[in-house]
Amino acid sequence: MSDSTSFFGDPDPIFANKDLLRVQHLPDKDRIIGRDEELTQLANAIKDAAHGRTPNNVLVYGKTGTGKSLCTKYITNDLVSSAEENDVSVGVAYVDCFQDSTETQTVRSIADSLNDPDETDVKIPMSGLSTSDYYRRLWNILEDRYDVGLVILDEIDKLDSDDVLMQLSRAAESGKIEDSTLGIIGISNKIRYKETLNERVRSSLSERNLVFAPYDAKQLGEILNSRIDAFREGVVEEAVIPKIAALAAREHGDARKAIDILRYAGESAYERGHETVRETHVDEAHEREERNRLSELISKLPSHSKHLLNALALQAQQHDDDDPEIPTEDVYSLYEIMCEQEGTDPLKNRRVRDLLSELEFLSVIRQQHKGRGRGRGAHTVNQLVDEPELVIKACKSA
DNA sequence: TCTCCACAGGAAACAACGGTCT
DNA sequence: AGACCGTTGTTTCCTGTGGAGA
Repeated sequence: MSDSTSFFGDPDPIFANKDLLRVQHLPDKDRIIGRDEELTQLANAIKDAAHGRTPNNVLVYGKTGTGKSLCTKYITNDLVSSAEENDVSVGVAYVDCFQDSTETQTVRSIADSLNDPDETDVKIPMSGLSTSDYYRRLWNILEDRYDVGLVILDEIDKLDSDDVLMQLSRAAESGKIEDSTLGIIGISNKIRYKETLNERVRSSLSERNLVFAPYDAKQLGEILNSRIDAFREGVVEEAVIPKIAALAAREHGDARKAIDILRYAGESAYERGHETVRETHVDEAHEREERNRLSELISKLPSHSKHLLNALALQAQQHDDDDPEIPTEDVYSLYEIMCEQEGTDPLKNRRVRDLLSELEFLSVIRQQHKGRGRGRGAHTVNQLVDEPELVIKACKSA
């Protein structure tokens, strides 16, 4: 599986084990860097679970790439094994709430990851059940298999209602489960997330709060160094890692992005046939990391959103101004023409307004509301965030 | 300072879909 | 087989409002 040999079977001159630079890669404990205190706090908060008692519910905050999910996964793994020594069975369910954002999807996902059909004789179908059915099955599974259930809700702020949180936090007191107990670890990158919750849920969910600060340059450097085994020995020049670390610390403190840049730098060196990864490759890699984000984002957009974006970009390009403001009605009429040419039915105005505000949410465009005076109504103008040429190119290639 | 209306955007309803349950 | 479920994408309906011009 590793990319250590090239297409032609020759050994890769740059990478020894590229997997170490994949985001999904879960490092060993000695590779988790600069998070000792957070790990300890987290462990303290949930340690009761190891003895079969109800753990504290925890809210973990911190920007992206600060190691929240990583540490949570690590510590819960650890908990499961130390609980085993006490003859306590702990089940951990990890849910990415960005993917499973509705109440039903979340319960389903939790039930599914705690379940073992052979053991419980319960099936968790992908769909078709009512929400309450999924809950019923989840409670059964919990009672059947575990003393303690730990639910990790990653990107908890993406949840579209508090209902799951309500149900989960009240499961024991409302008698839904009797022999088992349940703990929740919520992970969010919005520091104000707690304020959006209703009072009941808030108090029970945030018994403990933890904040992960962005990594500083020193820690980023250590993190990158710990992945140096991804490269062949001596391939990465000395200045490279400090440079990436400084860059990433200045901009965001995001370890994930820093690792991406390191990988891109390696790829740059490889493509140019250089034998070592140099500082110049870092600059290229940095640019590449940014450009990739845009085209990746656009390629994942539904086709009508792409058409709209394309229409907006074309109009921005024709405009004399540098950063022109295009009214929604203009975008819409060009979009209609483009759909006609393609032979697809255009969406109605109302829907288009929704799609445009989604694009704004994704920071691909900027919107501004303006009034037009007596008898002329109010309207919205749209601006591109990136260069029109870049956007058009990305729309075409996608 | 006040007026006025086209558009923004919330709410609800609908349709299609892919699934389960009895 | 037919009732039922949740999700997604869309349309229809409707109210609230920004701000240029009177």
